[in-house]
Amino acid sequence: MGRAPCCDRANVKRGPWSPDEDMLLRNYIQKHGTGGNWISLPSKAGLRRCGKSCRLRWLNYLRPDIKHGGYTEEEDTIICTLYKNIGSRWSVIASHLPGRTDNDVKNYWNTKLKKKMMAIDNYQSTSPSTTTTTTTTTTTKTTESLVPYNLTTQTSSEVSTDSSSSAEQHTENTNGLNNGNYWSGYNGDGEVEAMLFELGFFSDGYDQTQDQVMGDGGPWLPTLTNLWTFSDLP
DNA sequence: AAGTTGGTCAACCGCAGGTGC
DNA sequence: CGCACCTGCGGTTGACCAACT
Repeated sequence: MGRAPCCDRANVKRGPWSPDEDMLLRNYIQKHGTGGNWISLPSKAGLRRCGKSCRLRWLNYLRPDIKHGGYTEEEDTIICTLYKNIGSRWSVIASHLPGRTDNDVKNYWNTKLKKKMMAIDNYQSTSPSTTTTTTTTTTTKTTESLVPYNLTTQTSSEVSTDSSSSAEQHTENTNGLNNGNYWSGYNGDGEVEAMLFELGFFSDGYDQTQDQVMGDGGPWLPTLTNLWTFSDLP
């Protein structure tokens, strides 16, 4: 016997949400919150929807702080960097992009960024001048291996050169975007932030002892200081 | 103008993990 | 400990629209 469905599919509405349904859900949550129970929320809010559907609609669309579209190059870079290092953990990636949802990031990756990354990979594999790797030091961060030219980046000496234990695992090709294994040990949110710090994402610092970004305390948006940009592609 | 193709994105599905009893 | 319930997550689907033929 299979798992019981979360709701009676015959008696719930499916498909696109109407403005009226949006209003009902928004009004209810603004007045009462979710109450920690999505299953009972639809009936309380006067909606003929599955609780999961309500949750999804709220989280991905109705929440007041949601941003849609208009991804910045910084956000592109963060997404690609994290994807390369932690894979398709969209909720983790989205948690580092204020106002973005996992669904939004996932869609954006699948429809746009994935193609850009493939274009980069293709260009790198066909361009003999782009095979350079870092050989002078095992801890220097560089973008040489990723972006063939016109880098909008700091020199390798300007970026993080600390000798954390993780950094010692470097052998070559230390750019996070192009190293599928190096950061594999970084899994938790704090570790992701540490990873981004290592890659030079923070202009104002990351306190590894406190496991937090040094800043104003709000949702952080890292300032890119040493990363390539897609506009540099041919 | 009509049909086809491809891109985008909201929404659904099923599973895994957490929690309370 | 085992079970049931609930939430959260990632993968996938399908409707819609614009560009193209």
